[in-house]
Order: sequence, then structure tokens, then C-alpha cells
Amino acid sequence: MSDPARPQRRLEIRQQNEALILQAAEKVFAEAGFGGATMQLIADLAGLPKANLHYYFATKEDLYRKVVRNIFEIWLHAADSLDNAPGPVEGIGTYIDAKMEISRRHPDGSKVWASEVMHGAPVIQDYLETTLREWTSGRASLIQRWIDEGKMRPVNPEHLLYMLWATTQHYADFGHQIETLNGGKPLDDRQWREAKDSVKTMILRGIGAI
Amino acid sequence: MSDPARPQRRLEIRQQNEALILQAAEKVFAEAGFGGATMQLIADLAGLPKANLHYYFATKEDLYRKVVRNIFEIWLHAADSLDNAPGPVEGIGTYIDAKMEISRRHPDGSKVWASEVMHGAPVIQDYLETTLREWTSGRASLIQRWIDEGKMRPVNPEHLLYMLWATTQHYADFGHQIETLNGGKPLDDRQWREAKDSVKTMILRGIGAI
DNA sequence: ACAGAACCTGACCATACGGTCAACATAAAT
DNA sequence: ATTTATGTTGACCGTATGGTCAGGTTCTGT
Repeated sequence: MSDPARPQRRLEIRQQNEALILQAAEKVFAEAGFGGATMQLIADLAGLPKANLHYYFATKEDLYRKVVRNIFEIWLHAADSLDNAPGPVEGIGTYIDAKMEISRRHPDGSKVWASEVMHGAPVIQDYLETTLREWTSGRASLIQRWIDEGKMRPVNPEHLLYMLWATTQHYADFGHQIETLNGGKPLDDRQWREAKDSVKTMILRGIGAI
Repeated sequence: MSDPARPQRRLEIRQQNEALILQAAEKVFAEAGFGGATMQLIADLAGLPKANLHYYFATKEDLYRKVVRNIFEIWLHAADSLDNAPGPVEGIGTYIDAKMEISRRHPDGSKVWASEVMHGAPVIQDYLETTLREWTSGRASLIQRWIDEGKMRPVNPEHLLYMLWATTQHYADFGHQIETLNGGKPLDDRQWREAKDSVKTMILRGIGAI
């Protein structure tokens, strides 16, 4: 039935279904990997018939591609905290907070990203070579500036960035292992705060910023 | 043809073929994930007919299970360096060296392990709950002892262990990303030395051991 | 009211995959 | 020399999966 009160019905439906599918896909890809994921599973989780998925996303690879790019965007935005910071304590401190928060709220995305990179970045390679490369060299310069200004000890900026990525994403990618070592229970609020504090303290002290 | 000069022919063949298959399997599982890997691919890489794989390993899951357990063993042995060390500088320093060396020489194993844990540890869960849990609490006590003896600042031992795992394994699991950011070339000897030094310096300084 | 576009979906298809098996080859034991 | 156990392999099978499509429904502009 046509509904004159909602003139944008078509657009609405499209956006809603695409979001539903992408959300389900992210979870299934995270849990099973690209090869292990099935369109049927994603369809079931999204509550749509499988054929409907193929109406919005031509192929499984196409759907996967969009999931990965979505994640990449979120990743990049987290870096805004690094810029416009007066020094490493605020800049890197907030960056760690932001990335830890993503690991907590968005673990599936982190896993899909890790999986993609581990398998040689078949669909995101171009982004690695352009966007990520620029991003990295930009932040490396920023860190170098802080070093030159005497705000932290001289460390290799690239390896510092790797350490930031590794440490924060570990709480998402290896969340299951951490949960198991935590007696089978996910970290609670207090434990997440402790994790953040530990990471921040060790890294900021490690670079001589505090 | 029978060869009386080699009375152990059977054993030899078995060991050689099993090793060949496990080696090929590790690579394929690392590159494609469990779901994406096919027995045919593993067979081709091992230079054996597919049916032969099923003679030595009943199912794909069985083969995968053995690959994962192999890796787990290597992992645990790397920890010997932690024990019998007089303090954190030597203990954690050598541990980082050992784990970085594994990441460099055995990246496929690291990826398979990461993949397994990311997907909820379907085949290694029991090991996580027994062996790894004991291992972790043992090393956490060791670290706590060092703290009590004033050899390092008070930090949360668990989170320090997570940081050690995350940082070192990152060079294997995200090796492709690092390679891309390094201009498409793998890290050379000098760069690996710099990576090790960076990690060691930042962490040891981060815990106040140096 | 009507036409045309966008959306929906059950049924279907080709393929690829894990796994089996029967027949054979080689090695070891007697 | 003969028998038995172990290793080898091409051909085959059932199933699950990604993807298609025809026919239908709902929406939107005129």
C-alpha cells in the first residue's frame, strides 16, 4: 500500500536493508572468516531471504568489500584525536582511549580487518598503498615533531604506531583468549578501565612522555 | 622394491609425508583461513594426491587441529626464556627477542593461531582453559615477584603479558600491512633489529625496568 | 487510474568441495 | 616364497554453496 505520509519510502527501505545486511555480514565474516561465511547465514541473521541479499549486493565478495571499507573509515576517524593535540600525553593518550573503545564496542569490525590483512589484503590493498600510507607518514611526522620539541624520547615513529595498533586491537581480535583467561567472563567496566590505564601508562612511560 | 638397507622405511615414509602435509597445511590455512582452505590446495602444495591426505589425516578438521597444536607447542617453548632470568631486563628482553624471531621465521603459524582464537578457538578451547591458563598465572606471579623485589614498577602483570603478545605477534599477523607501509618490501635485517630494539626499549622503559 | 520502476522471493542450477572406496603397489614378517 | 600390513591413488558420490531468474508485489511519478 502506498503511504503518502512517507514520500521517501524507497530510499528508506534501501538504506535500512543495506544497513541490516552489512551489520549481519560483519558479524558472520568476523566469526567465520570470508571463506567460512555463507550468504545463507548472513541472510538468516539479517532476517531476509538469501535472494534479497543478492539484490542489494551482487556477489559475496562485493558485500565483503563494503564491510571492510566501512571498517576502514571508522579506523581513520579514530585518529582525529591525534591531531590538534598539544603533545604526546594528550594526543596518544586520547588515541589509545579511542582505539580501546572501538575494540570494546566494535570487535567484529576489528576482526574482519585483521582477517583481511592477514590474508594479504586482497580487497583493500589499494587503500593500504594510498590512504593508509599517507595517514601513517603524516602521523609519523607529527610524532617526530614532538620528539624534536623534546616532548618525548626519540623512538622510531613507525614502530610506535605499530605498537599502538597492536596493543589496542589485541583486545578485540584476541578478546576470546582474554575472556577465557579472565575465567570465561568478558572484562567488566572496571577491568576495561584498568586495561586502558595499563596500556596508556606503559606506552606513555615507554616513550618518555610521562 | 624392498630395501633391506633401510629397515625403517615405513616409519620414514610416514614421518616425511606427515611433515610435508602439515607444512603445506599450515601455509594454506594461514593464507586462506580454515573455511577458505581446500584439501586439494594443500595436496597440490605438498605434491601428493588428495586421497593421500585423507589416509594420514581423517578429516580437514583433524589436519587443522594438528597444525594448531603444533603451533601452540612452539609458543610455549618460547617462554623458557622468561623463567630462570634474574630480572625483567633479561627475562622480558629475551622473551621479546624470542617471540620476534618466531614472528619472523614462523609467520604462518602465528596467523593460524590468530585466526583460530579470533574465531572463538573452536578446536583449542580446552588448551586455553588448562595449559595456557596455568602458564599465564605462573608468569604473572613471576612478574609480580619482580615488582615486589623492586625490579620494575607496579603494573598489571596480565596486561603486560597481553602487550607482549600483541606487540610481537603483530609483526607476523600484520606483516603484510607493515610490508606495504615499508614500500612493498619485507623488513630487512637492519629493520628487524630496529623493530626488536624499539619494542624492547619501549616496553622495558614502560615498566620502569630500565 | 495507469504505467513503469524498484523491490521481493521461492525455486532452481552448476560447481566445488570434503570425503569414500576399490583396486593396486610396496614393504615387512614368517 | 608367501602372506599380511601398510601405503597409494583415480574415480566417484552426496551435499552445500554462490548465484540466477521468472513472476509477483509495492511504490512513485504522471
